[in-house]
Amino acid sequence: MATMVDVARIAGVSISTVSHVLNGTRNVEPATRKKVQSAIEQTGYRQDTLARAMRRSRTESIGLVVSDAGEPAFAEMVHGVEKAAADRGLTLLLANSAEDADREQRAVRTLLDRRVDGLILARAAASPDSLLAGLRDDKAPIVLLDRLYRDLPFDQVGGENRDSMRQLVGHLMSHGHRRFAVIAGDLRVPTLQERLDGFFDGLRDGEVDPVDQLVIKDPSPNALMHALDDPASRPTAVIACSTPLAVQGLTALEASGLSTPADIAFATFDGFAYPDLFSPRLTTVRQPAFDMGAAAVGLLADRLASPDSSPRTLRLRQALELRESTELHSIGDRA
Amino acid sequence: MATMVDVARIAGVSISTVSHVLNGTRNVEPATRKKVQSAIEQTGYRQDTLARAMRRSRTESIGLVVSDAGEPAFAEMVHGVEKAAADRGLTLLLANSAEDADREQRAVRTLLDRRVDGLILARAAASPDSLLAGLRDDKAPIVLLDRLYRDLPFDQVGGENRDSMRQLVGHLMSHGHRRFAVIAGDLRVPTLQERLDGFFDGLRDGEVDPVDQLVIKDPSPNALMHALDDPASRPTAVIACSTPLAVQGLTALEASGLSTPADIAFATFDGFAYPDLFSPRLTTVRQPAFDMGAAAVGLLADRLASPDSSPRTLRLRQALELRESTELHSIGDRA
DNA sequence: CTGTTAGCGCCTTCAC
DNA sequence: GTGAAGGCGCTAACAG
Repeated sequence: MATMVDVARIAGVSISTVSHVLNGTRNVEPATRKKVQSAIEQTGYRQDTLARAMRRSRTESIGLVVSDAGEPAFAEMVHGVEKAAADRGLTLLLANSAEDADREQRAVRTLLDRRVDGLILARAAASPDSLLAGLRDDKAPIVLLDRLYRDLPFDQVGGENRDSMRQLVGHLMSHGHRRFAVIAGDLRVPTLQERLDGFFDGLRDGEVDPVDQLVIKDPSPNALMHALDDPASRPTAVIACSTPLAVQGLTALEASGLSTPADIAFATFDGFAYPDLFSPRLTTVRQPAFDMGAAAVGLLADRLASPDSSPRTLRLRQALELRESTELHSIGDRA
Repeated sequence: MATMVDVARIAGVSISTVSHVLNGTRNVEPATRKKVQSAIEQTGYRQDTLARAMRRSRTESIGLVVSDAGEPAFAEMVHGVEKAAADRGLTLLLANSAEDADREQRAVRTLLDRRVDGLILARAAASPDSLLAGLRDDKAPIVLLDRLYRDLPFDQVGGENRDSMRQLVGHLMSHGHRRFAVIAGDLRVPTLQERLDGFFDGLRDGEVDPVDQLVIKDPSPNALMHALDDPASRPTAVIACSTPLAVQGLTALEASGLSTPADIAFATFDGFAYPDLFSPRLTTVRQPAFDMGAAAVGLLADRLASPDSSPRTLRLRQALELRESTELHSIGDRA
């Protein structure tokens, strides 16, 4: 592989001149520039990013850690991050944490060791506080994505989870629902806690008694299945607070022999790919995931540019996509 | 950040000793080792991967380029690659090509510039031959994943596409189907060409006339919709050769007001996440995607270890998952 | 406008 | 069993 020395020799200039034409970092006579450029062509020279990064202690790359880039919401975020990073000439290093604290820790370590200029992090559910504490020392700035933690001195990008759930509950109540099952999931995930908070907001709006409601945190479908047993006390609507939780919920419905929307209404957050091709077509609160990813890169780039500005938190609106799984108008009849 | 010099000074040894305890690359007195280790603890020293990589010209990392890590089959491959790479202590750098030749080219360039030790590549449909030609010069070995090209001097991992399609067609014929529509897609993608070849193999097995069959390469749903117009000449079974093509096919069915399996049978390759939760439940030829990813890492690691062994091609069996979309037994009646 | 030079942090021969 | 020293390829003073 040709190096700058080769190029310099062939062009008959010093290596510092080569470096400067390469980086446009100082004026150089058009004539010499030409010579250098043709020497570069001739040798097929390519800059050694490693040596360059080492010297400048900057890699022009950022890291992204998500729990699973294959899940629809995260996949979209990844796309958004990719796009925004590419637009800024940043290389993206991507790692999955598989929702596991250890793997997350390792991924962050690895990326930091590879000297990414900054890190975007959608924390795992069990992510220990120590993770972020350890990060604060590092000079690489962090942006928290999707899973936001109050009172943390980091830039953050998330969705308006609480408000979206409130709207969703309002919608369901307008269809006569008064008795819900919420598959809330692991409440250590702030996103999920926010959604649950929004649920109670919604109940309050409609002056519905929270005591009658079923909130499921258990990761197995059993709790829900049990609740579905008795047709008399059964909830009329199920709300799943994430894609994996929707899987859990649908599995329970299936096992209970219930169908949507005939027997019970169903709504979910985040949802599935191709929501109109398969049935039941699920009413879904969809994250502006692409934009969230892009925004995270924006915040990161801004912070790289001005490290001492105060941290910002962005909340993006989510879309309530109404589909047939909540569109049955017969609740009144059944009650 | 502490460097080896700091550690050496504190431990009262030379930096070469520090290097050797770090890498276990030569014997060192237990006593001195202890001193070095405690100096490391004390300073919080972390190895500088960049400097190390530059010196050794090895990064212990590999690159993976896929068209879209969000698509189910690729998502699984990514998981397989991640797992196998982690098991070998390799860092994974992931990039999406978005099925675009330019982005693919750039992704490959970027990863190579970052000095990955090797590259796993699921080529985009429009990937130019020049891409691989350019790569051959580079010393970083390449493994081709999923989309295999005959007669190329690279290690490759794919599925038994041709044979799987043949089995699928056999299954459908055993249910009475004689008239198919195959959504074949872009035949520059070898995977898709192989599947189409398998289709004709299957016809031959059943002595069915290929002339009566509809092969659709057009990426819009129109061609299929048109073919579905006339109930008399309509195919009785649709086969989609990939997930995006299944989307295209299902969209066409939807638009034509036909349903599966009542009006027409439907089968697909690769398929969707959670095939049992939504209807229609699609008969699917599923890639052993995770294993394919893991196998690719295996081949890459082997080649890294012995660069001059001759290239190997691995073909993994795929699973034919029968579901209700092909399980109607009434073809005879309708004919 | 251009060249010389001193490292960035590490690994690795070569000497002891 | 341990140290000294050169250099990987590059950038950024510092000179001219």
